[in-house]
Amino acid sequence: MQNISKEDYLSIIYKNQDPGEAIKPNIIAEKLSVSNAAVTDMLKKLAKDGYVLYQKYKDIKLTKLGENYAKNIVRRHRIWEVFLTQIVGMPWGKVHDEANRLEHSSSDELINKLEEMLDFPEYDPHGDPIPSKEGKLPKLKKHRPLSELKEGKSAEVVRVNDFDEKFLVYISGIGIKLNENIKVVEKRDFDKSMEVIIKGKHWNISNKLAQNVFVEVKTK
Amino acid sequence: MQNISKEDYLSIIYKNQDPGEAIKPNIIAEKLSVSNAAVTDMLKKLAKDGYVLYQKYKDIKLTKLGENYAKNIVRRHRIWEVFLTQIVGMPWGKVHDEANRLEHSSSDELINKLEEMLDFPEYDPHGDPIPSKEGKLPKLKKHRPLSELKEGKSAEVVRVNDFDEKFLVYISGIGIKLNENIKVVEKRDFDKSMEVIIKGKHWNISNKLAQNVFVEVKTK
DNA sequence: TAATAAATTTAAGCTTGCTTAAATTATAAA
DNA sequence: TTTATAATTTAAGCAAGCTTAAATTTATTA
Repeated sequence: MQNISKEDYLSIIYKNQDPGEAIKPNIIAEKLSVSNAAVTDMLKKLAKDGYVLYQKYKDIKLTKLGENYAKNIVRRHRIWEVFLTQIVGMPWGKVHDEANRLEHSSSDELINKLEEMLDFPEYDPHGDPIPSKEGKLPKLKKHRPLSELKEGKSAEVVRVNDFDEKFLVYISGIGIKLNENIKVVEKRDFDKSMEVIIKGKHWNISNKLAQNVFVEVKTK
Repeated sequence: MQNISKEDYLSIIYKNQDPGEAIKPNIIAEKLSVSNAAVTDMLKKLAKDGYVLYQKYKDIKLTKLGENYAKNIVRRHRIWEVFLTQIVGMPWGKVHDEANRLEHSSSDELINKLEEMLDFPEYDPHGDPIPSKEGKLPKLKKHRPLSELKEGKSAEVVRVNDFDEKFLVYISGIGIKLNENIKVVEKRDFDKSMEVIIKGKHWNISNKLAQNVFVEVKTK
């Protein structure tokens, strides 16, 4: 294929395909910062090349070919993220953009070597699963948004959305990271914000923030 | 800038600027596998952007801006090559292509971290000098093509051209690598081929090959 | 259900980096 | 120094991936 743009489209479609409902051109346009017209254009090309099933005004679906391709890009991205975090020591907020570029420029051979060097990680630094060489995904951890955690309960961070660099920098600033424990002290109805305790410190966090941090209640 | 093609042009111009004579559009076209017309086109754009000095039919020269930019791309390329060889353990013949892609996709920050991790290498795996963050080059080793070495003399490999993957695979197959000793046993006038000894084994090598391996006579 | 709003597609056009073919200029050979 | 050859540039055109504006379809809401 050899094409950064097409890879970006496939990867976005893959990452946003909810089991329930299909992704809208709308969303793709927004995530890629292009016009809706550009998305229509590209979808036709991807359909012609056999990567997506597309009929106008209908749901968009990846073909098996498209899904495999997309999964491999996601794999590359996430392995680079682990590498950049663990080996290079790059700050959390910066790995996403760097990986976004590197994912298009590395051979499978290099990715496989990096994976080995990292001892076959199953999740990236944000808790997202890394597809194996064969396209297998590690089993999903049960998780739900922190925003749904009840007052008085505590849970462990298992995944965070990496949709925005500033968000990542901010949450790591208040101590949110994978496997960290968070306790909800108080929830406020009027704006759905909440007070939480992280490493003994109290913080006020917005509902928007809490919706992008996913936790698992540990029962021991 | 954010542009793979432009970076390729600048890098080629930089690497081929002989102190004596200036690089010809001709050569650029050949190295990049594009038409001469494409080169003319791009030179105009690079001139407009302030990276090269260009007047038609005249010599091409990099401006200070262009040279700095080019040097940084070369730096990225060579640091990736060291990384791929030393850390990833990728075979000699493959690192060039991989680095050719990665050089356009990595931030200066990442390159600096890799450089540190590699303990500030001065030369890449082919013996080419790596510009420092500040654009300084390590001092050049005195070297000349193996093809000029006289019968009966021996010398150490200090650099090889990395113009072709198959060439690299071949020479590493017969044991040619940096710091390896080579002795010329016999030179043949009619085709300028020569017989050499590398690690005790005899090999016949062509003049073309010998022109692309550079050696330094060690006097001890 | 009809009216309005939102999403999607079409159409026309732009820039980039290329191509081939023809014209021009430089270089080498006789 | 003329002539032939090689290098370079110009011209016209193409595909990719965008854009904006207008047209069409779908979704929402009164």
